[in-house]
Amino acid sequence: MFGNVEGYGDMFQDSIFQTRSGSLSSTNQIGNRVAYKLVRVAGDGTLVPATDEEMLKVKDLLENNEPDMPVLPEPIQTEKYIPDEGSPSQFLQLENFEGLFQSETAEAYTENMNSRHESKEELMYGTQMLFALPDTKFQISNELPGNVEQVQSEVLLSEPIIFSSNRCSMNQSTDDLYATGSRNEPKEAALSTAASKPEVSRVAGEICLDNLSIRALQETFRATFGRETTCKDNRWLKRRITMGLINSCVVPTTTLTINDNKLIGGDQDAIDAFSKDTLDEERAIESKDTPSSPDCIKGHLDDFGHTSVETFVDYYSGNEDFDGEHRSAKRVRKPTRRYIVETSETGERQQSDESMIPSKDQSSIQAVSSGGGVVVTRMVSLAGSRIQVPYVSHVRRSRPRENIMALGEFHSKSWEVKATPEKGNLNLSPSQLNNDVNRVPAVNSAPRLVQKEVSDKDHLKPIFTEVDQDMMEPELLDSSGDSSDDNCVDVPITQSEIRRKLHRAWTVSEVEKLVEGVSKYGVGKWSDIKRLSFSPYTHRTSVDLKDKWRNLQKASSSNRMGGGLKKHGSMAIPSHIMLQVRELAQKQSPISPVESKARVVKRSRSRNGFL
DNA sequence: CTTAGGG
DNA sequence: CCCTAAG
Repeated sequence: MFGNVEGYGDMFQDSIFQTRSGSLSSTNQIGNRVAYKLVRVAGDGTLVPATDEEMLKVKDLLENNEPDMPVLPEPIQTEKYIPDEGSPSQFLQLENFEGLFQSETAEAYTENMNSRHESKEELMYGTQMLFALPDTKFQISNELPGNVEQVQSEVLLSEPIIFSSNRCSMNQSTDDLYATGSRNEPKEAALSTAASKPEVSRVAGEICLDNLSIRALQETFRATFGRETTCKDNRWLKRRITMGLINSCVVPTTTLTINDNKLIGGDQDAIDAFSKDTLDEERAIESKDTPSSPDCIKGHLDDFGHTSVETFVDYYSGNEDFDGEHRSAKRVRKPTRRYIVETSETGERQQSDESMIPSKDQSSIQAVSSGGGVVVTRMVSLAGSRIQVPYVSHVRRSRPRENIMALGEFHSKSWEVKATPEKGNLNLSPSQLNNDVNRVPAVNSAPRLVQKEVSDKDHLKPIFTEVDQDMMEPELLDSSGDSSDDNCVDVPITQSEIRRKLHRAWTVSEVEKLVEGVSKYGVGKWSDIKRLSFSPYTHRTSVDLKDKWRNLQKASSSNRMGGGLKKHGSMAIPSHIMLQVRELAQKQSPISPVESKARVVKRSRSRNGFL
């Protein structure tokens, strides 16, 4: 392990940061483990490094002390980066910090990852929180005996955590840390994007990157980050992948720190320098054409032509000393599909967990309490991490559909549950996802349903033709208050709605019609019933009829014996209908009577020699 | 495509 | 409602 570390350390022996780190280490107030980076969230969700002016504004804001600043200052939206939940692997790392922390922060990190947010939530206001993790496995507990005490006494909640050590491995690491703070040398800086939730898959399974070929590594990279890489540097790839998997990387160290919502240790120069760093770094990413590991670094523009944070991470982390080989990198969880269950009018939703494959602009909506108010944010995946950005809808929504309630409910109740942007969803274009409350028919995200609807009701056409056929039947109007919905695709379609047909409660008259149809055409003649009795009801398929009939039967039978086991949500079905149902059901499927009768007949026949 | 039945 | 297997 150390062999590796030292090997990486050698990489930096010649770097200009060596000197820098030397000078820095004299201060002992360096090597901050937590740094903050201010960025602005562009309209499309990309992160733009703050300009000098913005930095100034934020600084002012912070100095004016707005602890509960619920809404972010206008031109400057900030992004907060929250360290990932304590996944085992990460936890391991964090354990190494124990003893260095003696603050809420430390506790939050090492004991209860979940409390982290609250503990230092204020720190995140107006700043982008960057979380630094050691890029190597520091053996602090064993190797940093002397400094711990001192450090502890100095470290306060939000103050930088100090690392100082004479140990070789430690020095290298801190060197790297310092180096990341130096400007004009993007290769040494790293951003940490971390998620607010643990990525489940990390718990189980490990990837042994050692044995992977370059190609395999590239493939893994693609699987991890959702895009290709041309990098041939297997070391870079390994580290990058591992980092992506555990959401850890090192952070540029700057003199900008925040304590109790105030900037400390950061005079204007520092702030300016910081922002300058940021800009320089980004510029470097965009334009620098250096050799070494550059080809995998440069030019990772997102689909909007912006350099995304992911790019930052890619770039910087590529040069971080990162003992990926020994870190148990956990597998990326295979994309899972979200399965929405909507129940009757409430539009209640549930969802399974989501894909961890971080396609670039996966996003989902989430309500987040920020100080006083609740701010709607959406999740954006970056480099295997999840961050929240204020949600701004760029699309003008047309008339809300009934499912809008579901969305509201979602906001209010799914704090933890994240909306899941589709299965793997690598095939979704960012634009689609960005307008996550989109009206896009989502052609490739829900093949089955779309296909079905198209064939069923020719849904795509009615976009242009107004509601037509559906209108004749009066019942239809009241049965589906928004029947036009059915034909009007030009209505906001949330991800969930794409997958699942809108639930439409059966009306009494519908049921009556169904019963009538069954009695007329017989049970099982669903297509006939559909065609002859339900022609106006474009939204009831023969399968629906069948299902409903099944339910009716169930209800009628259980009604008889079980007593009043009626569903609360659904309207009570008139008993005379139930009676009809029962009769019809008995008539068409006289299981016990007919069967027994048939047997009797058989027997008698055989007895009579007919067989 | 239609049915039937499980999910 | 969704999904599939069978005719």
